[in-house]
Amino acid sequence: MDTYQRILDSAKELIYAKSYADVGVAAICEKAKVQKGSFYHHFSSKQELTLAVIDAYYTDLKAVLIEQAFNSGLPPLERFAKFAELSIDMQIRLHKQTGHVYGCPLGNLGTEMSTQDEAIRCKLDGKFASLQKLFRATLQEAVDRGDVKGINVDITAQAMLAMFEGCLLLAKTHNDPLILRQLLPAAAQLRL
Amino acid sequence: MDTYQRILDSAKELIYAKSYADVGVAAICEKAKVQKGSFYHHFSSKQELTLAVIDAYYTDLKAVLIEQAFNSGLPPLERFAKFAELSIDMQIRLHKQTGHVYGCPLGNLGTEMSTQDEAIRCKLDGKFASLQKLFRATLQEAVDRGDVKGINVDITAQAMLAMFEGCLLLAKTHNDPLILRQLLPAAAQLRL
DNA sequence: GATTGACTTGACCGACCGGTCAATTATACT
DNA sequence: AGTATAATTGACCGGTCGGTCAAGTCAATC
Repeated sequence: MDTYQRILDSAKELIYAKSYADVGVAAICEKAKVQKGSFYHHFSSKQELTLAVIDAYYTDLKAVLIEQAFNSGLPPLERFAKFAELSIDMQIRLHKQTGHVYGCPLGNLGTEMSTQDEAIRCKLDGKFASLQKLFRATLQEAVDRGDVKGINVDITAQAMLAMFEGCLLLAKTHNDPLILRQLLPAAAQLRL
Repeated sequence: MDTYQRILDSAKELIYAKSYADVGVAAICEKAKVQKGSFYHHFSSKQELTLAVIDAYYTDLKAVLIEQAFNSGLPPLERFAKFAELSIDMQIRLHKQTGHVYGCPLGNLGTEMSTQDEAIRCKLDGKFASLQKLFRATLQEAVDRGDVKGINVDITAQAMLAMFEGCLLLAKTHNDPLILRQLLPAAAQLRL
């Protein structure tokens, strides 16, 4: 694996486990087995690296969760339940490995950085918009099939996203992924 | 106002506006017009100050939002809508003043610190538990009055809290408090 | 009026922060 | 083989981090 990728992967892990501010460039370099000067050959700043990390988070999200839930061939409404299950399993697995609930990598960064760095906030906002669009299209598919009626797909999609994020926040602060077993399926069944 | 209170108030403002990691002890001292040595006479560490800040956040929450919504004399279910309205107004006011959506002071710290500082996580978890307890008691009152039936007051209370937090997170990352106008009332109407 | 203890001052500490840079090595093209 | 360029090294920069400390001020008590 090349240097660029090692830096990116190290930053993804460290920032997800801690936070933007708590992870220094030196720590990223150490984990990536790269010297600082080499880091700044591949990234012009910590901010630029973080923008790439956010893209990578979303790419992973698509590859792991979205692919298995939303391209699964399941009926549209069941895809949300599948998405919830996969999210729960992942948080439980991380908790077993690390002793902590990490929550959502996008939500974590959004909370920490939105008032501090406009470029990072915009990038995160775009990812949330993409997720919301996916949710909306899935809900619309359910409406078109006649699986559900009388819902506002836009608002429902946004509310589901909000509740997913809020559940992860509560689980993180409670350091207990098991509360997601009740909460995330409820989020998946939101209809507005 | 005495020194202790000036330090506490300055820390409350700065940490809410930025984050734990982005606010140094020196910045708090400067805002409070206090020397560093004096700071460490009143607080043994930045962590201890933060624990006091969390208590102060919850005290403010009770004085401002909870008092006006949950001790308002309104019917129980309408108190949630009132709580939502007050939260929206506060975020809109802050946005006008600062250009940013600050979100929830407890949720912000929970996201940033839960994997990093166990004492802070526990204190925050206790505050969320108190809020959840208040929500649950209010829902139970509604059930007892016959305003609603067939709901699980425990899960509904937790889900409402999660959705409130998630909505604030989305509004913050979107830097737009107006999306709360649709989302928070929906959170207030959650029934599980 | 002397003593005491809470409070304040401001300089200071080592560690770490994000970022720079000249020098060196490795790679690829002519 | 020669050369240009990409990549890497590791020392270095000023600044800030949380925290310490000796010295001094102040008000209350005896």
